[in-house]
Amino acid sequence: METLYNPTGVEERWQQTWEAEGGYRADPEASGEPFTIALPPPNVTGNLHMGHALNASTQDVLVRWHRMRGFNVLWQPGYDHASISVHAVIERQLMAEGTNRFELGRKAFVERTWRWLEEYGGIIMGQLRKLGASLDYSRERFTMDDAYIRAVYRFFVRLHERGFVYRDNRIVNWCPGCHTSISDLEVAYRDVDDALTTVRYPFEDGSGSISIATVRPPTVLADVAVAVHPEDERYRGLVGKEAVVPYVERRVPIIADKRVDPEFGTGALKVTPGHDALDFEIGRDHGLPELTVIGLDGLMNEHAGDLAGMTQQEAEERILAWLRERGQLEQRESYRHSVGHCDRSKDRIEPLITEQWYVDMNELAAPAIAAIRERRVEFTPENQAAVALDWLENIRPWNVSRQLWWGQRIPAWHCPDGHVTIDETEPSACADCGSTELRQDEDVFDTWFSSALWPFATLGWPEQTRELEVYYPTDVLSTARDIIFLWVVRMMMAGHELTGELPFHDVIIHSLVLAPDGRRMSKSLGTGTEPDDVIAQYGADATRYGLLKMSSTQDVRFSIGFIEEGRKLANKLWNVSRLILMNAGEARPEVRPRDLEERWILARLEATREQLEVHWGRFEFAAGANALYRLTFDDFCDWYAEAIKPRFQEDGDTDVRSTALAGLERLLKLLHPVMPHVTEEIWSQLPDRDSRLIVAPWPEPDEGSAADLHALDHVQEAAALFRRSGVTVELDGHERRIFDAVVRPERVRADGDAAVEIERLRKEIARAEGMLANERFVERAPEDVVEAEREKLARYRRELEALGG
RNA sequence: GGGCGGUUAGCUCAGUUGGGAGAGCGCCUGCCUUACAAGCAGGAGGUCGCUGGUUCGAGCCCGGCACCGCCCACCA
Repeated sequence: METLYNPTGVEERWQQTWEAEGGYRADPEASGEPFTIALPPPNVTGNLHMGHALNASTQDVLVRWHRMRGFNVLWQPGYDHASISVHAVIERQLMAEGTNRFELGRKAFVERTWRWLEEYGGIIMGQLRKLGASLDYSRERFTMDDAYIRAVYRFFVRLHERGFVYRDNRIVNWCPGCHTSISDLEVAYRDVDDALTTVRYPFEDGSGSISIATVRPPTVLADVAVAVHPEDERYRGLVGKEAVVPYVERRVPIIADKRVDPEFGTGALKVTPGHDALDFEIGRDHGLPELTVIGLDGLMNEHAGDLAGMTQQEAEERILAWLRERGQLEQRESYRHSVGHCDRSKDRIEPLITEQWYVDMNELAAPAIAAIRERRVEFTPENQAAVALDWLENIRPWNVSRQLWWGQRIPAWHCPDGHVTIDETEPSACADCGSTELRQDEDVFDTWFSSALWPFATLGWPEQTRELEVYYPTDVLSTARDIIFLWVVRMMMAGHELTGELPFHDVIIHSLVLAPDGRRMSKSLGTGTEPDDVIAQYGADATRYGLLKMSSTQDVRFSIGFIEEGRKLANKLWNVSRLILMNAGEARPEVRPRDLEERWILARLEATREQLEVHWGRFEFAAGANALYRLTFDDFCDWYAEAIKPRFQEDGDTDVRSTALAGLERLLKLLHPVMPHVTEEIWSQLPDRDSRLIVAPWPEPDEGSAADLHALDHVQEAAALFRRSGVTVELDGHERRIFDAVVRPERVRADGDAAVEIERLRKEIARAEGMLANERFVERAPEDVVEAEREKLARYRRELEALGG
């Protein structure tokens, strides 16, 4: 007999029904207190990975729970244009075709990108639908929508008006592969095996030489100084002298700077402001020139003399040969060190000096710092707040320009005289000189510049829309730890600056889903598990449940066991509903408890409802899911359903049927935020259904039944004792009936060992007596703890007596 | 170099003001029980990383150590 719950088809049917019937739609004119979550916009090119699925599952619990509680809910979907990621994709294609974006040209490149996205992009919303995520898909937004770009421009102009925007030639992380600068946060450091070369720099006056270690001999050509630590005894007296840079034979000063680490290499540093971030800082502070010998393409440039045009590798060989010939190559040893790589293309970062747009962040950071300190924005887990604060308190200028074509082009126009006009729309003439020969800046914004506006730009800002009025500020932001700096705090800063309000109250930092072997889930490592595959095999409900169970810790290894647990739960629920529905007859859902077991299950449902209010409210998703599992299995199925089953044989007992239907109804409601599909499917089979579970009201508090819990807990313990020892405990009439119904003594082993139980009870009694005899315990422990201990002691004694011990 | 987190059953993980060590999976035993064998009933399995301390009492609080992971940082 096929009696397993099969989610295939069922889930898709409900997803379509809910969306078609408007169950996901947000209406700003609807009643109820607003509850808003902006989904972190996934990359438009991306595929749903396990982290997305986990994050969507937790958010959907909150969203569905609030919807049932009568809130006016908006869960806002959309995509991020992911400037640099998209470039990587399109440029790979072009490379395969034997061309590149520069040959193609900007206009054609952007057009091609749009076409490609129309065909292959934007698949994640479909994947989220399959997960049952109740986003308002009719409100999908894209950071490249015209309206959104207007918001981005408004942001930039506003920052300009506030005097925070400036251009500067600074050293940046240049990715030769992507041909753009990238931010410090997009640089990933990895250990690389290099060679450490010690080079002798002769003094200009012929009085000797100083040796310097470097991993990049080609940058010698751009050296402008030699630096030593001011307190380094070895080099005392050298400061002020001049050294001769090898190969180019340039005279450079020897300077003192305390940023030089005397422990490293020889303790002397070649200062190369054009090709090293630290050297750049030292160079600026000492007023040194900034030479570059490596171009944006990674090759030796025109300043490299006879090495111009060579790869760095070739240049290095030539320089080493030169040094060897003159005896200035002192040592060469293998050396492992950490080197920055582009997060996207994996190319080795080339520190280069280029002109970029910067935003000074100091004034923007202050309100965000205050908000976190004053807990107007709360992080879960709490300790992440300190991480965000630390970054904000040490905030640095934001390089917002990228030398890419896919993105919001910076709204700055240059005239031939070098003036720059910044405006939200293309100006007709230069604001400084009136020239009409204007050329728009070539750069686009950093992807995160537009993402920073997500919670309000999606609602229509800068227009004062009804949506903005009703749904903003949003309530919860749930995301991964790795974009706290890139995104979360920037939304706080942008939101406060532009709207005068913080964009959300709660920030949930969810756990990172690792592969089963503890490594990061990654397609390239072959360690990935696709949510699509899991959903196809186990169903969306089971997947959601499993992910919620995995959401409790900081990092968690993906474990299919949790998903299987979810499948078990869905199946159990399906089967117990069959039991009740098969026996329902003409009964209608109504609470008409006649026996204690019925009052007890109602009490358990109520107790779990209370628990869920706490768990969901505190974002304790794993605990909430677990409470539902216990409720369904232990309480509803193993106890309640088994207890009432015999009464289904009594034809005249409609009360038990009505109450069972009412209990099931309530159980479905509690489970719906976690397992929407199976619960809606069962709900639709209940008699007299005229509305969907998705919009059914969350159960009201039920004060009457809580008192019944206590008596039945006693029955449970009695039954457990009976199972262990085969010995019964004295019960009153009601308790006796439940006990008989549930324990079914005929199937319990009759040879229980009472001696073992007596032994256990004696130990417990001794322990409890010891505690209660301790004056300090009685005085200092909380009263309810002491009282609980007294009750336990009394119960143990009763049980021992019953056993004849 | 700075910061954060982790170490509990064979595996993946819970353990909320310090007070009888838990779940799921796996394993063992017995059951095709008229909702469910993706099930039911029972069972075995843990010096809670190590080590000092505080306490009447420590998985939980404090110190030290070991190993693992993550984040930040200008190591040439």
